[in-house]
Amino acid sequence: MSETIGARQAQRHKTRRALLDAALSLLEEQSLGSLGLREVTRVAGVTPTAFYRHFRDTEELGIALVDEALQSLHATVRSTLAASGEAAQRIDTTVDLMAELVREYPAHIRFIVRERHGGVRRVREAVSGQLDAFAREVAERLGADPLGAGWSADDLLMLARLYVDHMVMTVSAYLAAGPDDGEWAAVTRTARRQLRLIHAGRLHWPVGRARPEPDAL
Amino acid sequence: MSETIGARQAQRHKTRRALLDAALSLLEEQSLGSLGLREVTRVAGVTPTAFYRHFRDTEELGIALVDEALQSLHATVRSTLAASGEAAQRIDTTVDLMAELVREYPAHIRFIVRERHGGVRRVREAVSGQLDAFAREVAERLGADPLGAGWSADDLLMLARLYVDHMVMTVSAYLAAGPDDGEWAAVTRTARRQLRLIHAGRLHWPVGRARPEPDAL
DNA sequence: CAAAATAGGAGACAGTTGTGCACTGACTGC
DNA sequence: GCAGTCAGTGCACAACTGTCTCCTATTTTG
Repeated sequence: MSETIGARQAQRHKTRRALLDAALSLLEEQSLGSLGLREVTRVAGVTPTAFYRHFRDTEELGIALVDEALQSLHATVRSTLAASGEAAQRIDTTVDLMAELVREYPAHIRFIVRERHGGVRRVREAVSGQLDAFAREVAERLGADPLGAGWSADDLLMLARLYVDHMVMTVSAYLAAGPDDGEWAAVTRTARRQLRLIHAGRLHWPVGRARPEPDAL
Repeated sequence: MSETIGARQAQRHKTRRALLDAALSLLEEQSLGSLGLREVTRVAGVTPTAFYRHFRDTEELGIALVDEALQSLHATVRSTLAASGEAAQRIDTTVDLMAELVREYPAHIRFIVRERHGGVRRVREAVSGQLDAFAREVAERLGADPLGAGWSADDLLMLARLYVDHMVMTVSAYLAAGPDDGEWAAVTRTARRQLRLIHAGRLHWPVGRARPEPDAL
């Protein structure tokens, strides 16, 4: 019924995936700049020339990986942030989500964290761009929250950036911790309390001014 | 009189510096993992063989760079953090210090930020280790502050980590901003306000204790 | 002042890299 | 059902890499 599949495109997509997966696994122990085209094809089980049918060079492959990683991540995080409830609960849920993401897509997340400040300009810019867009979205959501009433757009973005950066630091900490250790639990504890502290600051912002809050302390 | 430097050691030290500087300049546009031994010696103006007289491989050179970068940075930051005064003023001074560091040692700082999550394990661990030690020192200082009275050691470290991570994010933002732009000023503004917000949270910590939430779920 | 020490250089080695070219064989639209 | 498309192969090439062994020139030392 649907001609959308096509045995040809199926094969094409399959080797493309093989290339992406090969790169992803190799990138667990090196960075994109040192990733060789041949190296990738060797692991993927295809010849070097086949690589060119999909990507001009490893840089372009990297950009594809950025899109892939941040797209799925974006969707997941967005749906979770949309949940409402009490602040403390939302903080816990968010941190748990980070942990789950790291457990489920370690390679993707490691790649993003690594290449965010990595040596390949265009990939770095791609990551920064997506993270900026994400921060803007978070800012918008913060503005919709009753707590964000009266905040300037600038302040909202400032806070959103803090949250996003903290998110990256947290997933990075999870990655550094072995999955078995109690180190993992320590990361959770620290991340939660840091978010609670930031939240406390948020309740008393701007610093000098009194908040329209029924004496929250 | 003969205990002076010695012409031989002087020459040795000179080419060692040349190697480090060459690497540092090359690392502005790539990461350590892709840094070639020959590449470094070419820029340094020596032969590949001379490299071995100083470092076993580029990894070892990287570790030397970590020490060099974080040692001077550590000293500078420590002296500035030691200054006392009003909180708002100290925040401004700290952020100004970050800006100054980036302006003065851009290559060193870029290297640290990049290799913190980079592809070379031992270098990554070296950076993390130094940053952890730095965080512990900050925690100790926070504990000495009257504001830190009554905080658990765990909470102090949690806050110190937040500060150190924020510091790294800030210098990274400065690096990404062109030195001429008004972007630079924007980074300063954002960093200051983020620190003020964290400071506000610090004043109201711990959060939930003996404090009735308005409408718990 | 001669002999030992040593920072650095010359050249060569095998291995790897990215990329071009001609080719094959399966799929697909007409 | 046939001709064209195209994903993937095989092979070759020059360039580059890390590392080896010898060699040179200058400093140090007894």
